[in-house]
Amino acid sequence: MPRQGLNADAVTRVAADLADREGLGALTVSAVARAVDVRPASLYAHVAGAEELRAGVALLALEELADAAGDAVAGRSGSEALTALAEAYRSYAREHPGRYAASRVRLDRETALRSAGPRHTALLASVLRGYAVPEDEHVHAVRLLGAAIHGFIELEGAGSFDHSRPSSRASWVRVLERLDAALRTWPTD
Amino acid sequence: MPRQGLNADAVTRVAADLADREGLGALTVSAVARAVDVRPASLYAHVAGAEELRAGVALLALEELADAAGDAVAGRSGSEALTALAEAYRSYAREHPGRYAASRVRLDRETALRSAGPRHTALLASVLRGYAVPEDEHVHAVRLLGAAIHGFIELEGAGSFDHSRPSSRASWVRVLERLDAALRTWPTD
DNA sequence: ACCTATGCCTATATGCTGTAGGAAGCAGTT
DNA sequence: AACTGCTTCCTACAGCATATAGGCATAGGT
Repeated sequence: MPRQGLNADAVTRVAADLADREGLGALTVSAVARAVDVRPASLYAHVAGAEELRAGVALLALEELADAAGDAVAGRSGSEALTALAEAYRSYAREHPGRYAASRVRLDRETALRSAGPRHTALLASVLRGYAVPEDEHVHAVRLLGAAIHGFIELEGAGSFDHSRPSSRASWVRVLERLDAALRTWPTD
Repeated sequence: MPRQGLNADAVTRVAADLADREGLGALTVSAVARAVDVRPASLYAHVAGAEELRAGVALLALEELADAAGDAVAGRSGSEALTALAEAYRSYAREHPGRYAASRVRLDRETALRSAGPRHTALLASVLRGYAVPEDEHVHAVRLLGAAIHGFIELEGAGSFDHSRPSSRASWVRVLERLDAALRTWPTD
């Protein structure tokens, strides 16, 4: 009976890899147990259940995403920062579809607050410093960016762009240009 | 042994109501069977399984959404049409969260093509007629609108806006204004 | 009144979730 | 080296969902 030396973090990492490989829907306690060659019951010593498994992957993904986004905007400003930030999100979603999907599940209030969620808001807000968006409109601008970027990534991932030409890449570039324009010409009333 | 007089459509309608009430995750063959007071096995005469149940709700939702969106844009143009269309999506998502969530699941190629999906694309494109967006840029504009509108609804529904002020309603109005501006000032290169 | 297709049933196999209780590995102590 | 105790992993089980096979009974046509 060789031990695996598991712990909550290790289990979450395996779960995240599994979600990326097989899809978030395939993320079950049993599947993770198989991946680490252990019986399902043994995992309950490390995670409370299927729900917590998903929440763990969500928190991990939010952290990793925030790190990647932070690196991307560092040293840049204006449209350059916007493009780099958006590109970081899109790349992450392509490379880690399961993790990205997990990052979009609803977390309970407490968990959401101690997650990296606020860091994402802060990063989006930092991009706005390169634009003349009035302070009291920052929330709206952040939400616009979040909605458009996540929305695009989601539709692209769901295959909604697969049945029309041209490639989604061209649209992505244009969408970022239009978002940049929307920020540049933000009303100053 | 009283019969229920079920058929595929009736089952799908019950499934859709159940998804709205309990969430898309709670949409199972067993739960639908309970709702119509029948044994789970009996439903397999009408739907192939859990997957098809979800696909059925997705198709229903896409149809209903397209109908609502079509009514909304009828007789309007420009920013008025844009606002009405977006509002139709948002209202539907609020009133029928389960159906809306189902409409965003990935469908196989064949099913996607005979769904109301293309009607949505056509409706978004029709809104563009009120703007001076070059013909060969229409795809990009449609994708921008789709991404921003669906993205906003999704983030709002996931509670991402719950932890910051002001209300998401104010942002929604501003987002639509910015999208309108993005379309009005679309580059004509 | 009868026949037949069909609507729903029971029974069964398989898989995932989660709990309870037990055994074996690994540490530090003596 | 043996003892003690914690942790890790186990088997066993109960509950529920999916899906298939095969049977019965009822509704509707003849």
